[in-house]
Amino acid sequence: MATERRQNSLLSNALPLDFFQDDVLRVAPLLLGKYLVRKLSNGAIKRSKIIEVEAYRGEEDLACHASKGKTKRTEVMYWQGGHIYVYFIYGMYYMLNIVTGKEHCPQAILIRSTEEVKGPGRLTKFYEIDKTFNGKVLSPENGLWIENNLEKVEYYTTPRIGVEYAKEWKLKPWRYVAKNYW
DNA sequence: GCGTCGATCTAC
DNA sequence: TAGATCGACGCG
Repeated sequence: MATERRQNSLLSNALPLDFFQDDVLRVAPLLLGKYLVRKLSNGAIKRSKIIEVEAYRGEEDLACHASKGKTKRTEVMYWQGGHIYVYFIYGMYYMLNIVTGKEHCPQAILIRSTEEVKGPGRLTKFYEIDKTFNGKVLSPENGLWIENNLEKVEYYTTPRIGVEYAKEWKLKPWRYVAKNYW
């Protein structure tokens, strides 16, 4: 099983889970330009460069769901980096996040856009990602992973979108946007 | 149990 | 700029 996973990872060039087990502010910009890959149950593969992400960091960050502490919904954020955190919002959209950091340190990266699809709600719809991915790890056998890309990507930062309620935390420049893809 | 509101998107 | 639409959360 572990061998099979390693082989799959090599074949697919998937990023290993320990890539995500570092501070979210270091990992988030590194995801820009890398490939989000989704293998559907019918075998079809969708693969596109990530061009926009946001970092959510710890219980102190009022924009982060973990600011409410560990609950049924936020539990996955406390797991170690490489897990998938998907939640439902506005009664109709799923948001795709990648957990980062070590166990017990709630952090995650919201994947907002790829070259193909702009916007986090439209993204999960396009890649057919829903609640069933919540708590799984990024891997080819789970049908969702991220592939490396050595290309260097230029980016800029801005405050995060849609977190007006987060007091001084709304100003943190934790949205990362790749240049030259818009 | 009930009211509020959200890491969004679309159409008017 | 409002409406869709529902689960998580806080309050009691």
